[in-house]
Amino acid sequence: MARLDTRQQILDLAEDLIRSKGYNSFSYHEISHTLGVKNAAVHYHFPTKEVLGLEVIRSAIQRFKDFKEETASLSLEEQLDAFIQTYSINSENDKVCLVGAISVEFYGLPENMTNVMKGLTHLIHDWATNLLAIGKAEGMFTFDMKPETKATMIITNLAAGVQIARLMGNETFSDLIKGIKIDLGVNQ
Amino acid sequence: MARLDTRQQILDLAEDLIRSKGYNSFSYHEISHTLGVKNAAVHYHFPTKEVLGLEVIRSAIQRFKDFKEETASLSLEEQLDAFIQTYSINSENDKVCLVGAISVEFYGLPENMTNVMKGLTHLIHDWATNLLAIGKAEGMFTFDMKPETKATMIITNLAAGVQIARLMGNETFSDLIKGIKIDLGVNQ
DNA sequence: TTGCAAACTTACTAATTAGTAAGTAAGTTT
DNA sequence: AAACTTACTTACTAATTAGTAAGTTTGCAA
Repeated sequence: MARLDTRQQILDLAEDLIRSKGYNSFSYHEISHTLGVKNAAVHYHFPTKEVLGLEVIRSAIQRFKDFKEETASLSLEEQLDAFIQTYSINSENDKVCLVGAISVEFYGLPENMTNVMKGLTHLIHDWATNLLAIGKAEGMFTFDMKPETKATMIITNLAAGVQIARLMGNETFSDLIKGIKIDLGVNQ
Repeated sequence: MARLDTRQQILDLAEDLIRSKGYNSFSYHEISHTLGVKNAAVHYHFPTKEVLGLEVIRSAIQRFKDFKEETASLSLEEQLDAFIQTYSINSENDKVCLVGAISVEFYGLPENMTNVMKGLTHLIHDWATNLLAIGKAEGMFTFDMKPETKATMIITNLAAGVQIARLMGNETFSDLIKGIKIDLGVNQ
């Protein structure tokens, strides 16, 4: 029974490791040793490290699509809060987001991985842009720029926010969230 | 004559590699091969990879101190522009900043490196906080939060801005700069 | 000119890396 | 019951990794 979800455990651990130390900082041995299986078992499920890396990104894409669907019926402010909260959880768990992890190692990664990652990044950015555009039109958010620019600003705040929290502490991140909301005019 | 600056060439290349692919994505062989020296020559100047990594960070600290001194006599807006420009150059050269590079690989790096990096991060953050505090007091910048919060916001915009530019293109970064200035009230 | 130190090269080593080929045990299908 | 598939293990390999010990060359100082 532990057997059947070995694949999923490998996938989850790989994502954890990518977002803790980076793709080139962990080995198949670390995964197999941690999960109590043999090195070849990891290769059985994911023949190459590139395949494993790709699957991590693909599952993150699916997760974001699920997030979109699950939050679609919420108010814009609740949607934004749900999005921000995923980063707060990252910050508490000392994990950076995939966008940051992949982009920093960009030129040390298989091109396939960076290409698939571009898809996820645009998916997130498009979603945020749309949210902000509607929110601005409805007078819910206030900002004096294109919604895509504001989307970039918020995403970069969050992505590097969890990174800098590793160097300056978690209060830096929670403080940052307040700043984002102030600039959007959604503070109360 | 090439001999005498081998140490500096190694240091410069190491920083380039850290900021292109990450610390754990390059080897002493890559450095020695690129510079046309032998592997042991790199070890002669930097006995261990940790020492090399530390020296890269220490030289970045010195560079930032120099930047502070050199720009101290400029106006606040010019100082801010000079700071932003270093990131624009990074973006054009497809290089992330050290803060981003080190923080993403955080748990895969020697503790010595991350500790020294905390120093650089606070140095930059303190400088930006001070700049924004004075600028706000003088009515040059407009924002409705603590200057340290605004400093975090701008630094995270820039740090992740160069990262996301790798995935979404350089226009994303130049667009972001406009957004930062709009929110500071320094657009014209 | 001898001595010495800086800046290397030559020639290694031990550990770690991703990856593979061949076997096996447990279930599932026919 | 036989054949087949899934999910592994055992036992490797070739390449790469950081790191070292023992030379060698070059310029400079005493």
